Amino acid sequence: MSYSKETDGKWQKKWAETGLYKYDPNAEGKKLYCLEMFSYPSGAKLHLGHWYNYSLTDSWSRMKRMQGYNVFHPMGFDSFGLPAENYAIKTGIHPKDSTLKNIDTMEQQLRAMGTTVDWDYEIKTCMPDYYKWNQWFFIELYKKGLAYRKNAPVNWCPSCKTVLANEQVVDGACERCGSEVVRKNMTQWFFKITDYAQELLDDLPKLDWPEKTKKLQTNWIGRSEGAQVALYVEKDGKRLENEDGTPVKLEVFTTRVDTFMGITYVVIAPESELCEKLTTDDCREAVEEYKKATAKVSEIERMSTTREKTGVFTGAYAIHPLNGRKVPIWAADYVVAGYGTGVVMAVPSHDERDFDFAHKYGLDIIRVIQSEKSVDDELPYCEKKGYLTNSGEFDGMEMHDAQKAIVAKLAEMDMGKWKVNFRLRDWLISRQRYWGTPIPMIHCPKCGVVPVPEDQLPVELPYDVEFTPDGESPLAKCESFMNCKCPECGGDARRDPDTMDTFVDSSWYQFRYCDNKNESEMFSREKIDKLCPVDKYVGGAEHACMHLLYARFFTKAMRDMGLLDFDEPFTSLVHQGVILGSDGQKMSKSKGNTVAPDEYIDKYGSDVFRTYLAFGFAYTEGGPWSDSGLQAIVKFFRRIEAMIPDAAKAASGVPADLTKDDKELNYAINYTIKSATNDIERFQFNTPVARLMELLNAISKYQQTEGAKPELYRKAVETLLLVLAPFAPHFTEELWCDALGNGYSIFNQKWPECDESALVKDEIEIAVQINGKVQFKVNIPATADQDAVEAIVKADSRLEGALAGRNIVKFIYVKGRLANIVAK
RNA sequence: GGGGGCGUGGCGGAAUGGCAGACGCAGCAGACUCAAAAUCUGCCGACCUUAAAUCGUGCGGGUUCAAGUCCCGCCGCCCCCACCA
Repeated sequence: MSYSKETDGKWQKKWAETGLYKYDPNAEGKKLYCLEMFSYPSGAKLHLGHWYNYSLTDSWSRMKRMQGYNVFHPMGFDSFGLPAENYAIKTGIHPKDSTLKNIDTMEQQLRAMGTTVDWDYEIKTCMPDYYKWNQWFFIELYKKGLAYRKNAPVNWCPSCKTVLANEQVVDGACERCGSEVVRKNMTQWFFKITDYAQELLDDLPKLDWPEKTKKLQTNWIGRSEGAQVALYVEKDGKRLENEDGTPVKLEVFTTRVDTFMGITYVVIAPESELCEKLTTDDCREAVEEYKKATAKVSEIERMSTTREKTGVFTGAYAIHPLNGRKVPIWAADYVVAGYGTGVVMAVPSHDERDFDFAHKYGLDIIRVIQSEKSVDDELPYCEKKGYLTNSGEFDGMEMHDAQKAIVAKLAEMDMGKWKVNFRLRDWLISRQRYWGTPIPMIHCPKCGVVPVPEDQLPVELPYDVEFTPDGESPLAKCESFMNCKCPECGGDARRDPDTMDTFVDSSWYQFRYCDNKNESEMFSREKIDKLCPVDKYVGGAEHACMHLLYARFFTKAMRDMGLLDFDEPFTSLVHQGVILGSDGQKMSKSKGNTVAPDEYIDKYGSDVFRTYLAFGFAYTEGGPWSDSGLQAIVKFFRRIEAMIPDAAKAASGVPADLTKDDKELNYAINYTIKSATNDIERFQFNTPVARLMELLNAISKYQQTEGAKPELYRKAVETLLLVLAPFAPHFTEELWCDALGNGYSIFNQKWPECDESALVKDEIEIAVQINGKVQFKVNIPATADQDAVEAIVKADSRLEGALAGRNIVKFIYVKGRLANIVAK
């Protein structure tokens, strides 16, 4: 019988019946928690990317199982989210119905893949038994002051009267109706991730994560050291004061406090509340006009330095605390409200953006830094070195000394201090959507914002809701949901109409797997202590800054609440690459370049497909899809099958006396074991398959030699099967158990170990180079030291010709590799 | 705009700073066959009739006995940027 998809079904059934992959917490072996990022059931089926991620991580965990680890390998579905809701709006099929149906299909497909997933630990985030704990944890964060409300902008379509996701905004217009999208402020919930900014940064070095991912997070957190300094404000000719009579301070953050004496204007983000307060009546109309215009521009565009800067004078002035200079306050959209204080001090002489802006609007430019004393550089001069000028008492100081002096002086006046600022912003979690976890908060006219009491959780998401967009959050229109009693005063109150960002679900699911049926706790401390943190986490690199940062934040917050006792959720992380369409473009239905795995599984079986995915790509790189290599795997399998009848004739073993041919095969066996084990360990899957093909070639060659020993032949074939097993579990199980008559199951066998003595060769060939260029090759004893090799090389008749009259200056021998002669 | 990555034969891709192109696909030639398919064997970076030599990892510099690999500067392509998950 040759391998086909029937083989898959046969063994999947047996594995299930015998519970081969059931996780037993008390089993022998070191615990190993292997996790892939769970999938979002938006499409009806698993796509190629899922296969690439799940089948190969499964191969990795199969090797670890065979190596004796007690592997925990669960799977679930990230099943709340926007696409199901959009699909519902389009088709009228309820998100719950479509989602649960998709999950069923995807479970079937995952089973057909033949993974080691233990389905007893499955989770689905859209079910109340899961999202109840989102709500519980939200309230815990609220109690700790880590969840709070504030105003924040949303994308708003004035025609659909609905909030839009970034992806629903195409070129500044609503994707449904084409109306121009504006930004609008709403009161929304935030999680205070910024409280953990420093720790999130500090713990990165100890993680076994790709360096690029750590770099991305480092830049995303964006720590910068500088100073927060203040200016006074003059409006309508008077010093602006607070209600208590103290002067209003305009706070700005700067990393270049040495240029403080060069301020010629101040810029404020137009949408900030302070801008409203500063604007004079004369200028109000112009500022309002400007605010309307900037509301249409996205934040990414605003940050662009090539885009021509625009702005408008607010009518107010800032008063410099050290020299008393009166400088205009402008509103301009190159300042972002969410970063720092939303106000920037402008020093056009030493900042390119300020320089351009000052030039355009005819604002003053005063030089305060010189690269060398008395050298007037061309402006803007933005190098971070030099000496102060035009800065009064600070003139002549080196800029870093000047920074200290200026901050010290401002601190004395209570107008400045050193400050560390982060680019990271708090996590906005409110979504004005239906298909998500309801926010467990009640708004009482008397008591204000009140959390839902724990015994009333979960706040269930109602099924019958009108979710066509018509100006309100879908839940806001559901009266039976919205109306409730205030837990404090018992009076009539309303629920929060928003749902949570689905990233909340995925920030702690890795812990829920360990205790997925717990009804009284989010998870038990005992189970978490035993299984967590996750030892190996595998998923796409696109999550580097969001999911992976949020999950780290949750873990740290949970630790501080005593829910668990470690600092990081994912000890080791791997990103799989992206498989592109055969045209080299990202796969998408609209481009028509998608690859449907199901068709290939029907035709070739799961194992051919899995092994091809391993062999055809560099795992962490991915690349364009091509069918052509699949046939190579079919051929590879066939050649293995052809070896079985002869292998079945003898018992497996390594004979005591080895001939040259025996030694060669034994070398191939052990070299395969050694390199494949190393490569699989580090998630490199293409080279192990290549090594197995080499082993196959070596076995073929050996079979044709005279005096080939049947027991060694069988040993070689069995090694081939064992090392191939993680990639082709059904195929190898069939050959191992049924064709060779070994005991069930191949996955209960020990992973083969390398016999290092088989890798020791008596004689090796090395290259001889002169000045780095290969001249000829010599055979040397493997144990030869540098002196011995030098003697052999110097005695070689070819050396003189290669030297061509040059003298040997130095002789370098790199053990087992080559010799290099430096000659002049 | 900011951030991250990548660039090696016709193609997918190998290569702890140490003989570039493992393994495979495609191609070419041969064996088997009435024939084809399948299978097996050999060849397969460029230049060159062949051999030898030379050149060769996007381009230009540098470090080193030795650079695809490390450093600097370009060019090209791809990904991410907080309401897609």
